[in-house]
Amino acid sequence: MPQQQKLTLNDVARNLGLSRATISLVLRGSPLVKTETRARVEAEIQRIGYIYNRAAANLRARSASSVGLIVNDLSNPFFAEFAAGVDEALAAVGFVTLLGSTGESVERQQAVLSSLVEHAPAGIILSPAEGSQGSAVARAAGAHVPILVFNRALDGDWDFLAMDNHRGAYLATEHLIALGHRRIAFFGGHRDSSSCRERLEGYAAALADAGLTAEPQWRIEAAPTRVEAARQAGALFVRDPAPTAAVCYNDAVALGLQLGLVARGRRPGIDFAIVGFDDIPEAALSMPPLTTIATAPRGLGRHAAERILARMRDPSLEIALHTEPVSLIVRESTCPPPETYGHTAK
Amino acid sequence: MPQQQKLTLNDVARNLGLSRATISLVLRGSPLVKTETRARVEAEIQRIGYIYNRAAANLRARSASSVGLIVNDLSNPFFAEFAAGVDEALAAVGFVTLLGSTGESVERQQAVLSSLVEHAPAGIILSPAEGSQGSAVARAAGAHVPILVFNRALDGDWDFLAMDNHRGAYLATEHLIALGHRRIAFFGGHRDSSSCRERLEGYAAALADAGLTAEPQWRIEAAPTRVEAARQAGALFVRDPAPTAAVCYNDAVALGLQLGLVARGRRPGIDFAIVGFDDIPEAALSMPPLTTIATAPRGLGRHAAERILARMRDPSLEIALHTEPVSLIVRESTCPPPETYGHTAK
DNA sequence: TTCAAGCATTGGATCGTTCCAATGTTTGAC
DNA sequence: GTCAAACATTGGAACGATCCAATGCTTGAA
Repeated sequence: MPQQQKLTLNDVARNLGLSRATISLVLRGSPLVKTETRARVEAEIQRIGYIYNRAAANLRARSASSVGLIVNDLSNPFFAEFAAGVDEALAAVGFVTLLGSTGESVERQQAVLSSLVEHAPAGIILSPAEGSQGSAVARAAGAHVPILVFNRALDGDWDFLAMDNHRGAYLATEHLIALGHRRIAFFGGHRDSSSCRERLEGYAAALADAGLTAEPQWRIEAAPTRVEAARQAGALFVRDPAPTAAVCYNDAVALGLQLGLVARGRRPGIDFAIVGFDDIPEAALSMPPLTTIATAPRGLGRHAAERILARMRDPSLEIALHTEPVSLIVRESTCPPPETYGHTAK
Repeated sequence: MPQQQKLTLNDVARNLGLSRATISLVLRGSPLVKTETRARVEAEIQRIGYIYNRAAANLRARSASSVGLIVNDLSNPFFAEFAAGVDEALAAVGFVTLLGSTGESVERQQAVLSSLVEHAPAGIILSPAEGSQGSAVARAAGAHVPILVFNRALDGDWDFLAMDNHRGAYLATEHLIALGHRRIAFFGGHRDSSSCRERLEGYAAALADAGLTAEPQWRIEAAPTRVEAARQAGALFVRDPAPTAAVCYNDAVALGLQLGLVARGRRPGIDFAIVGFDDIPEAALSMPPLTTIATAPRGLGRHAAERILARMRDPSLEIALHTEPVSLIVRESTCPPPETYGHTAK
C-alpha cells in the first residue's frame, strides 16, 4: 500500500459531502447529529483509517488531554508503582501520562519541568528532588498549570499528597509495645529526609503515649540500603540496655538489619523484633517474613491523578493537604521480647 | 498576582514592536536574527514569563516532540528500568515520553495504542501483550507512526529490539560446564513465553556444543515467581541421575530455588550450582550472592529511544532486528560439582 | 397558509505557531 | 555611484481541529 497523505477531518467530510463541523460533532459524540449520519461518518472513518489529531483539537478548544508526572527515579519500586497508579487512573478517562524523571537533581528537575510545561498538560504531579525551591518550581512551571506535590514537602502553597508517615511509624511502634517491648530502637534513614523525620516523630509519639522514653542511643542512622543497614546492625547493641525491637525506616533497611542480625548470631522474629515500612514484594518472602507498614503506592498514584483531574474541572478548588492511610501488616518478624522483666503480659 | 491571560508569541512581538515571525526565529535558534534582537527578545520572554506552545508548533511544522512507550507493567523492575532508560535518552534531546501500560491485556493495549496515536508521537515503543496480533496493532496505530517492538516478538514486519536471550543462556550453561558440571537442569518459566523458549534453546545449544545431552527430566517448568520456584525445587531430584546445577529462567526463579534447596537441606553454591538471569538488585544480596546474566535494561531503553529517533530523522531506514548484548556476572551461587566422576578438571 | 420551535447542518473565524515569498537595509566590489 | 549579494525582518496563509452564529429543513399547531 502506498504511503498516503495524512488524513484529516476534511477528507472524511469531502468523501461524504458533509461539512467539517458535522464530522467534528460526531467525533465528540454530540447528540445533535442524526443517528444515520453518525453511522455513515463512523463507517467512513474506519474505512479510510482516519486518526484524530488531539493536539489540533486541544489548541482550538484550549483544553488538555495529558498530565505530567515527574518522579525522582522510576527504578525505585515505590515510584514505579505510583506511576502505574497514576497512569491507570488517567488512562481510564482518556488522558495520557507525560513522564519525566529527575534522578534527584534539582537542575534536571527544572529542565524537565520546562519541557513538560510546553506540552500544555492539564496539570503536573511532582515528587520534588531533594533540595528543591518552591519559587524555582513556580517559575519553571508558569502560572497556568496546576501542580500537585507528592511524597516530599515543598515550600510554598501547593496541593500536597503524601502517605501518613507519622501514623505508620506510630502503628509499628504501638504494635511492638503491645507485644511487650519496652526498649525499642528506630533504625535507618537520615535526618535530612523529610519522610524519615516524620516517621521518627510517629515513633516518638507512640512511645510517649505509652509512657516510655526514647533513649538517644536507640536511634541508629544508616543510608536506606540493605548493605548499609546490615553493616550498622551491631550499633544497636554497643550500649546497655540494648533494645529488644526496632522500627525500621523502610523495608530495605529492615531486610538489611535481618541479615546483619543473622550474621551476629541473633534470630530475627525470635530474639529480636523488626518492623519495616513500605511492604515491598520481598517483605513477604524474607526469612522470616517481615511485619511492615503497607503504603499502597498504586492507590496513592490513582489519588494523585484524580486530584489533578478534579482541579482541572474546577480550578477554584482549595489547596489541600491529603495524607494516604497506611496499615500494619503483621508477619513473623515481630515477637514478644525474650524476657519480660516481671511485666504482666495479658 | 492576577490570573492573567495565557501569553503567546504575539504578546512578545507586540511588546517589542517586532513581528511574530522574528520571535519564532529566535525561539528556534535561527542564525538569521541579529544578536542584539535575539537578546532583546529573550529578555522580554523572561520578563513576562512566556511559555512556548509546542503543540501549536508541531501542528504547523508537522513535527513531533514525543515518543510513546507502552509496557506491560511498570511495577516489573525490568520494565521500570527500561522506561527509565527510554526517558533518559528522550529527555536528552528534548522529547517527552508518553506512557501507557497494558497489564498484559490485548484489549487494553489496543485502547492505549489508539489513545497514544492521537497525540501524534514521533514513534511508539511497544512491548506487546502476550497474544497480540500484528495486524491489530497495525490497524490501531495507523500507517504513519513508526513502531519499535521490544522484548517480545510480534508477527509482521517491525523494528525489533530484544536482549540476547539465546546467548545469555548459552553463557550461563557454558560457565557451569567449565566448572565441571555435566548434568545441568533448566529451571522455571513456561513454554508459551517466547523469552523462555529462546533461553531454553541457548541452554540446549551450549550443552550440544559440549557434547552433552539435555535429559527431558532436567527441564522443570514453574511460574516465574519466587514462591512457585521454591515449591518446585524438589522436582529436580525425583529421578536419577539428578542434576548438579541449574540454569534458571530468571533471577526471581533462581532466588526461589535457593530458598527451596535450603528448605531441603541443600546448600546452594556448595552442593548445587545456580545461575539466574536479569541481574536484579537482590541478586547481589541473596545468600549466597547469585551468579547471573546481566541484561542492562536501562541501556536497552536508551537504545530503543535512539532507534525511534533515528527512524524519525530518516523514515527510509531498513527494518532492523537488534539484540542487546548480555554478560555473565559470576558470584558465589556457582561452584564445581560435589564429585567429579573421574573428570579431569584442569 | 403562516409561523414558531426544534432539529440537523454549515461556513467562516480562530487557537498559537511555522512556512514562504517578498521586502527593506547593509555591505562591499567595481 | 551603481548593483548584486548577503543580511534581517515581515505579513499573510496554513496546520487540523473547534466555536459560534446563521441557515435550511421538518414538523405540527393555530
